[in-house]
Amino acid sequence: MNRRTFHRAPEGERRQELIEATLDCISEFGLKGATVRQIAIRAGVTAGLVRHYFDSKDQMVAEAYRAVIASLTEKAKNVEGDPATRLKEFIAVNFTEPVADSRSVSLWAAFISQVRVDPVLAEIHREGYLAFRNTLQELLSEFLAAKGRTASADECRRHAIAINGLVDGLWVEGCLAGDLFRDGELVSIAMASVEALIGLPIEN
Amino acid sequence: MNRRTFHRAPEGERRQELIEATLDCISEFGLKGATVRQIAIRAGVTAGLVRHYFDSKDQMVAEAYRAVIASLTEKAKNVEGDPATRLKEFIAVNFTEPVADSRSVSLWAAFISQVRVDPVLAEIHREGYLAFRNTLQELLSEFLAAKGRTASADECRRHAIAINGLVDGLWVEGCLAGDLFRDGELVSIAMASVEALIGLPIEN
DNA sequence: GGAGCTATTATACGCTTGAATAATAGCGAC
DNA sequence: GTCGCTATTATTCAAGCGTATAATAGCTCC
Repeated sequence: MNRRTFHRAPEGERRQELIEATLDCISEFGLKGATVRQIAIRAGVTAGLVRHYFDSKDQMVAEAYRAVIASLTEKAKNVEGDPATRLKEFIAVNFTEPVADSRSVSLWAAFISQVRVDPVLAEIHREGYLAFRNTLQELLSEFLAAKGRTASADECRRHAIAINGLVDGLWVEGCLAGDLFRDGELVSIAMASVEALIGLPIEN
Repeated sequence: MNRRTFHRAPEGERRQELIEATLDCISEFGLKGATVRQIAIRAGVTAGLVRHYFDSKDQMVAEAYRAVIASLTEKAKNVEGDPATRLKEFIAVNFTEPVADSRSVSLWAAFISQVRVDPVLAEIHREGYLAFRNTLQELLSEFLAAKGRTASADECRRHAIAINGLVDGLWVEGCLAGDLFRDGELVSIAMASVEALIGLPIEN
């Protein structure tokens, strides 16, 4: 009866590994296939450990969702430069890895489908969506101001909603069936569309 | 030991009921919660019957997905009138029940999340997406022609991709968090955005 | 280098799952 | 009516689920 050897992971690290393993399993096998045992295997530990770090599997999954939302929005937020560059980058980032990736959209969809079922996930979604849209709205407002075009808050809001929808939709379709599009086609369409939507070229 | 009474359903009807029950369960409890037993309860039969109509639960779920795709696209196809009216209706229909409904998007997302996992679902998705986009592209082409504007096939394709993304994205966000938008706001944004994208007003 | 703490393993439990099988009852044909 | 077909029910099964508990071994500290 040889007990397998292991090492005690440093503070917080194992938690992170478990969350990452959870996401791997969800993207590969779906929410159904992301069982405690499968997740443990992926993380290289035994199943019992999950309950040492999380109150329940559901709680772990919820935290994993937070991680997804964070990864989808953080890249977009940390863009620097003048307003035009930032707006351009904000859009482009959604069509570049790691955001533009079938794993990302698969995770996103898996959680979205649970939003109606699970109030905890619904709240996480809501926060994430609003954060994303508000960032975009602010970016847009600054861009228009820099271009010397006055735009009411409501106008910015409507533009932000439209662009957000456009980017989300193209992102989903691109990730799900990337082979239906030519290289760089989506980002090119997205950029041209945004220019059409706001009626201005996005140049530096 | 009283055996419960039942009636033998006419040709194909029971099948349809089972598929509908499957969709109900997926939208209410998620793919995980859509168990054979739960589906049977919803359909008012016992669990064993499922395997009388389908080779496996997975096969039933795949057929249910076909039904979802069909319901999402059929409303959009059967629009009549002049090109402008048809284009307008095609877009509007996505923001009107039953398409614009949290159940619809919940189902859509549940299946999307499995597209990476299950090749059968992937193929169904692909077909559905292409059918939708091609319909839109054709509609667009006719509309532009009626307006006397020449547009290359490639131009139409790019417009169709953009509009499809826009509509999809707005549809998802609207269904998931409808309370974030005012009444009729989304369809109004969608319509204005499409006009901006193609650079023409959509009027009869 | 031994003691103490706790992260980790190992095992077991009760429940649900999808599926297989056998018994039964609805219903059309005659 | 009742016979025969099969749609439907009822029951059972093995596998896998999330969770609970107890034993163990890796580290830190002295």
